[in-house]
Amino acid sequence: MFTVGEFARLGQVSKRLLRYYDEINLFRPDQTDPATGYRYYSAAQMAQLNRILALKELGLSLDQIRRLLADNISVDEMQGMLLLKKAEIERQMQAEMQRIRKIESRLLAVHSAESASPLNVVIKRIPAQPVLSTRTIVESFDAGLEIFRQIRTALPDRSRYGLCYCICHSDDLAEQDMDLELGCLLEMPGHSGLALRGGLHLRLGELPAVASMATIVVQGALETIHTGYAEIGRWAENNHYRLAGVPREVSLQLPTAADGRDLITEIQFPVEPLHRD
Amino acid sequence: MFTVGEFARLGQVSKRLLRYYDEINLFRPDQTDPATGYRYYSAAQMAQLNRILALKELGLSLDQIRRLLADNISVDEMQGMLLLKKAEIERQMQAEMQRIRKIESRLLAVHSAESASPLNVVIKRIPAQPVLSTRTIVESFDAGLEIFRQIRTALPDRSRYGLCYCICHSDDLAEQDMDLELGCLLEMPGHSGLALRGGLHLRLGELPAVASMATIVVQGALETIHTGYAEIGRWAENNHYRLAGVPREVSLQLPTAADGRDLITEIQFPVEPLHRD
DNA sequence: ATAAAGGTTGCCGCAGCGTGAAGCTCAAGC
DNA sequence: GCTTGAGCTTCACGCTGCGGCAACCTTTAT
Repeated sequence: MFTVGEFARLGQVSKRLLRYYDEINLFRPDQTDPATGYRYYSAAQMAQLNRILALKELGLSLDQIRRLLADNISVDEMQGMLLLKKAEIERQMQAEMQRIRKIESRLLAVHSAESASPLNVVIKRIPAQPVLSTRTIVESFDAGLEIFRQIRTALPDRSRYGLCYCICHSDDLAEQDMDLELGCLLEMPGHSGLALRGGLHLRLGELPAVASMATIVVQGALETIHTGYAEIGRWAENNHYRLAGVPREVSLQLPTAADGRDLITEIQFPVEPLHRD
Repeated sequence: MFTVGEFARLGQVSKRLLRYYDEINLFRPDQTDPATGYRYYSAAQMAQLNRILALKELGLSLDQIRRLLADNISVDEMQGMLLLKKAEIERQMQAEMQRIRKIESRLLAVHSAESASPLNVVIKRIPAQPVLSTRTIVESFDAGLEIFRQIRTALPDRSRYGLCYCICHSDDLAEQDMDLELGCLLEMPGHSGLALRGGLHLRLGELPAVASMATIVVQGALETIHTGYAEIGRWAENNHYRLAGVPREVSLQLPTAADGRDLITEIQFPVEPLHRD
């Protein structure tokens, strides 16, 4: 028989840990003096302790170990738990690989002067969203902004009408005569169409939900928005995603300056992981 | 300007998180009403928040992110932190690979009926250890046990003299006329040699420290001890270790039965990782 | 005017795995 | 018989990153 101290020395654990394991009912001393509470461990228990330590090394939680030790456990159950744990570690390694990729991608980006104005892609899940919108062909970017202003003027109520958004339905590179869907998000239901001055008509519609949307926030007008798209493209490539759908631009802040310098836009691009498991 | 609730919705984080980040000085609202404490976030801050979220995805702690955002940070420092983090993740992945290997090794072992009497290898760091020992050639295993008993009889003081140990200096497979070093660990210093009955003499010595010792506890006499060695060998192979030194046997419990059935021995085998990094 | 949202601070909890300290009792060697 | 080291119990805390709730205050819409 060994006392806690001796047993702890031999087993290379702390006394505290032995008491703790006793307390949580994981590993109890062979005998406990009922009068003094002294714990006495048998030599044979060293094998048991080592078993616990070995299982802990596998990454099992003390709770799982307790169940494994319950000795009414079958070989199959044991195997099941191990396989489960293995799968879990493998998942975790996948996630870590992702992180490594992201870090590497960022290490590349650090050099390309981006540290001044860092663009950061974040994945979001976007729910379906009722909107009020119109679709029209505009000749320039500024004409689009002008329509945003009209919408805002017609719908000043912030509690009912949310942010303005824009979807470009024409091929992306055309900078003239773009086919745009312009509108604003609806915060509250129960609204129908509305005519704007200038012959445009806002119709009730719904933006579909997107499970995984790569988003980025850019500050500035046309030029910067393009770099935002480029950044999302780079990001997707580096992180093994695929662009999968029609991007949206949500305007967080409409410009006050004429040149749109203080426009703040969130670009949203649906993506999918390349190797889904 | 957005209130916490709006900003939280747009950024897909909880209000609680925004308040928390404010509290820990990581991300503060653009303005705070001094009278009411209301937080107001600007649209431009969404980019900042996204940056924080992106860095969090990399696995950086909020503390590290705060330092990265301190904006007196240079590109080099940024790169340094990222490389550091990457190295850390890689270390972690190494560890997880090890765990996977251990689990796989155990999955193999589960089937070979070991679940009844599981042998569990644990790595320990063993410090240098003063001993009192004798070296002699014995004709059988039992003769060795008999010497243990003599030693114990000569040194009954548990507080000064610790466990008995044995090191086999002859080639391992010889079961007859083994060249054994037999002795007991010294718990307290200040002791010199001692003669035993039977012409043996205990000399003061020291077992060297071993940085990484694979240990296993076996219960039983010669036969079981051999399976213990076999198990350590298997374990080393499965876990990419190499046997590296002279093994010791430390007797946790000397037998009372004649056949040594209740002998409990800890086998200690120095090992080294095969691919050290 | 009033009620419903939505804001604020502050404190507790949790999850996992223990470590540390205070205050008391016990065993053992002289 | 006394000291001393070792055991005992119990309470606390630490780490991270928030979540949740209570109690109270503002703003906004009706």
